[in-house]
Amino acid sequence: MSFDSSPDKKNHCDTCVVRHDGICGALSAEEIAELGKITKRKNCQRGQVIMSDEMPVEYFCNIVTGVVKLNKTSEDGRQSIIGLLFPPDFLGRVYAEKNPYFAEAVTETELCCFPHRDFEKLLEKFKGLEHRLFEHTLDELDSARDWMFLLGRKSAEEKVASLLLLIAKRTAMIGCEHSSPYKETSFDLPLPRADIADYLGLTIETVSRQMTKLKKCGAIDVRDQRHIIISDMDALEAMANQDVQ
Amino acid sequence: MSFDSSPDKKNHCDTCVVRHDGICGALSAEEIAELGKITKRKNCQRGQVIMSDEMPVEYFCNIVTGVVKLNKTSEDGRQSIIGLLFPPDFLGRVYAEKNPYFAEAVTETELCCFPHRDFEKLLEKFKGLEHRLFEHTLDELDSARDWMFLLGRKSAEEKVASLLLLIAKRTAMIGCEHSSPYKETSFDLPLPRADIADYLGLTIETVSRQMTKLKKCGAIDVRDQRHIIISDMDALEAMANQDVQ
DNA sequence: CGACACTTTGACTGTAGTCAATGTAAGTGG
DNA sequence: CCACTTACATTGACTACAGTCAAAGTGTCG
Repeated sequence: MSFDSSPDKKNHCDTCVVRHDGICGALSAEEIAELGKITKRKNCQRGQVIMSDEMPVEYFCNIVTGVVKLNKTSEDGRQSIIGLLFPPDFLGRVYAEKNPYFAEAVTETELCCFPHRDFEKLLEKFKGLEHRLFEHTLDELDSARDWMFLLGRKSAEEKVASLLLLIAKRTAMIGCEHSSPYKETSFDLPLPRADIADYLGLTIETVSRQMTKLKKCGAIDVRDQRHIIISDMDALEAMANQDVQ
Repeated sequence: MSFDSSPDKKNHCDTCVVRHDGICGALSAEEIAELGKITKRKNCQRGQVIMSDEMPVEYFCNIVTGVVKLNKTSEDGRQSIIGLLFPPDFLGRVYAEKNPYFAEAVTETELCCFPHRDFEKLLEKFKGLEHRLFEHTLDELDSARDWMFLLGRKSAEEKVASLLLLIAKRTAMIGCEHSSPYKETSFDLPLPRADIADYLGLTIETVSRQMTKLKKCGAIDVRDQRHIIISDMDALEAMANQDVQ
C-alpha cells in the first residue's frame, strides 16, 4: 500500500474529481482545508486488502477512482460480497472499533484516507459533515435492502441482468456509438466471474451460463470476457425484473 | 389506527420502557419534554400497515412493544421481508420524501410517533439526537449486511436455525426452567410461516420441513405451532453455522 | 359444529450446484 | 518465437436442494 510521503502539502482537494459529490461536498473552503491537513492519498493494486475485519479500524477513505468490494467470509470458506463501492463512495465504519467486513480493491484504486480518531473528531466539529455521512449511510441502507430482495427472491437470470444494469449505471458510460443514449452502451466489467457469483449468491458456472443466455437472446454482447456491450437495454431491463413478454 | 386524542399531556416518557435504550436515550430532560410535545402514542393491530411505500412520509416512530416487518413487493407479487424491528427500534426513513418499503405490524404493536417535519427540525436542533439515530442506522446497515450473507450463502437449514436464534435474542426470554441460562429457552414466534419464508428467501413448505427437521434432531420443541422451546442451544447454534460434527 | 387461517406432509419437478473437462488469454522463460 | 504455466471462463453431464402442486392436518373463533 503506497501512501504519499506525508499529509498533502499541495492540496489535492482543489483538483479532486469527487470534491463535490462525496461527503466533502458538505464542507466550506476553510473546512476542506482542515480536512486536507489529515488527509493522505493512497493507491491500491487489484486484490489488495484495504481494511480487514480482523484489525482495529485505522482509517476511513473516499474512493477517488477504482472499485472496492466489501467481503464477508465464514469459517468454512464460503464468501459473500455484501457491498460494491464506486467513486465517490465513502469507505469505512465510523464509531466502531472493528470493521464488520473486509474491503478489497477490485481494480487499481485511488483512495483519499482519513485517520480514524482525527476524522471522528472532525465529524464532531463539523456537524454538516456528519449529516452528509449520515445521509450517505441511509442511502447505503436502502441499497442493501434492495439487494436483499434480489438475493432472496430473484432468479439467477434476473440477478445477473440486474448486476449488469447496476454496474452500467455506476461506471462511466463509454463507447455510446449511437446518438440515442440508451441504445448501445458498453463498459468493462470490473469484477471477475467469481466475484460476480459471490455478490449474487450464485456459483461461477451459473453466472457464466446466464451470461451466455443473455448473449444468445441478444440483450448483450461480450468481448474478451470482460467488455460488455448492452445491445438491447429494454430486453436487459425486462430480464432484470422477469417481465417476460 | 388509533391515535391518542392529542399530543400527550401527561408525559408518557417518564414511564416509557424504551426511554433509555432507544434514540431518546440521547436526550436531556428538557429535550425529552420538547420531543414529548410533538409525540403521539398509537396502537396497531396485527397486519395493519404502519407506513406505505406509496405514500409520502408522514411520521416516524419508536417501537414500544410488538414486532414490525419491513416489506418489499415486486409487481408480480413476490414478497421479501427486508427488515424485522423490535423494541426499542426506530422506524422510518428520515430525510426522504417516500419510504423505501412498507411497514406492517406483525403483532399487536404500540408506537410512539413523531410527525415528519417536526421531528426533522428537532434532529437539526438536537445534534445528539441526530448522532444517536446515525449510530442506530449504522447498526442497521451492519445487520442488513449480515443478512445478505445469510440470504446469499446459507442453506435452508442454516437460515431457519439462524432466524430462531435471532428472534430468541431479540424477544424476551421466558420460561427458562433450568438454572443455566442457555440450556432451555422458549419464546413465541411472532411471525407466521409465510413471513418467515419471506424473510429467509424460502417457501412456506421448506420452512415447515426445516422446522420438523430441527424438532427431530432435538434442537427445538414446538408447541401449538407458535411456541418454540430451544432444548439444545449448542445444536441449534451449530446448525445455524453448518458446523456439522 | 363448521368455517377459516395456517401448517404439515407427500410426490414430483426444476433450478442452480457439483464435478470434471475443455477453452481462452496473458505472461514467463528457454 | 514457441512451449509452458497460470488464471479465468465456458460447457457438459449429473445431482441435489429447494420449489411447486395437491391433499390432509391442526388450531381458533363464531
